[in-house]
Amino acid sequence: MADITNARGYPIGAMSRETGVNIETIRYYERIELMPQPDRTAGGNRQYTHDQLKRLSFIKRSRELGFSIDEIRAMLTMVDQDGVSCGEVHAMTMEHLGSVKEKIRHLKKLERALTGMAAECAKGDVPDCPIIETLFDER
Amino acid sequence: MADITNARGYPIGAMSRETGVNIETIRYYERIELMPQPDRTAGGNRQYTHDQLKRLSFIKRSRELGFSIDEIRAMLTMVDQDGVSCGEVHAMTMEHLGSVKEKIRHLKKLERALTGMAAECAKGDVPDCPIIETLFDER
DNA sequence: CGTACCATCTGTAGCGACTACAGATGCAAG
DNA sequence: CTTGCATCTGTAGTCGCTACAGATGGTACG
Repeated sequence: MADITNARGYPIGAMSRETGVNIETIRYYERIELMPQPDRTAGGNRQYTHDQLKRLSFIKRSRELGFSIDEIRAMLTMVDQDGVSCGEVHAMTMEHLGSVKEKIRHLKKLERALTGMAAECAKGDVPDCPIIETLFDER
Repeated sequence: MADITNARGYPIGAMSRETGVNIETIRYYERIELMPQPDRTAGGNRQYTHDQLKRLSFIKRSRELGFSIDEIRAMLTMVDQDGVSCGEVHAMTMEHLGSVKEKIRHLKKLERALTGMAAECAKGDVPDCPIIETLFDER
C-alpha cells in the first residue's frame, strides 16, 4: 500500500479517505473551529498531521454515536486543555444515552401507530382510505 | 367533507390553538403551498374555514407520525384531486414504517455502544478517561 | 520543458422544517 | 379614543452539512 503521507503530511483528500469524512465537511469543521487550521503547502493546500487525523477520526466516531457538534466541542476542549474530567465525560455520555433511549421510545410509539393504521387498510382503490380518514378525523 | 363554516372564520391564532401548530409555521405552510391562501378580512388578516382547520390538523398529525412535508404533500394532492388511492397511501405508510423501524435499529445499536462505553468508566478525575480513549483509538 | 488532468482552493448558496426577530398595522374592549 | 394584544410582511438564523462555480496547485507523462 502506498504511503499517503508525503513528507509534508496528509492532504485533505487523504484525510477524507482515511476517516470517511467528506472533504467539504472537513473544511466546514475548520470554519467552525472544531478542527485547527492546518499547515499549508507553498501553494496553499492543507497539510495535516497524524494527530489531526486522529482528531478528525474522534469527531467522526462521536458523530456516528449521535453526539452533537457542541458536545464534541466540549469534549475536545477538555482534551486540548489536558484536563479531561472523566466524571464530566461520563455525565455527558449518560445524558446523551438518555436522549437516545427517549428517541427509541418515541419511535416505537410511532411504529405502533403506523402499524395499527396500516392494518385497517384494505389497499383497494376505494374512496375511503382508512389511513386518510384516521388522519383527518376530528379529535 | 363537512361544510361547517362559521361566518367570521378562524383567525390564525385560533388555528394555532386548535391544532397546536405554531403561528409562524402556519404561515410557512402557506408559503410552501401546503396550506391554501385563506380569505382575508378587510384589514388583511387571515380567516380560515373549518375545512382548512381540518387540513392543518391532518398535517400536524402526519408530522407527528414522522411523515415528511413531501409525503404529506403527496397525500394531500390525492385528497385534493378526489382520487385517493388507498393502495398508494398504504405503500407510503409501509415505506415510512420501514424507515422508522430502521431508525429504531440504529438507535438501539447506539444505545448498546454508549452503554458499553459508560460501563468502562470509573467517573474519577483520572487523566485517562476510557470513553475518550475509546473514541480516540486507532481503528 | 510543456501539457494534461485530477486535487484542492475560496466563497457562496442551498437543504429541511421550522423559529425568531423587527417594525408596521388590525381590531376589539373599555 | 385610547390601550394593548393579535396579526401582518419580510428577512435572517438554526443544525450539520452538501453542492456548486470558477480559479489555482501539484504531478505524471511525453
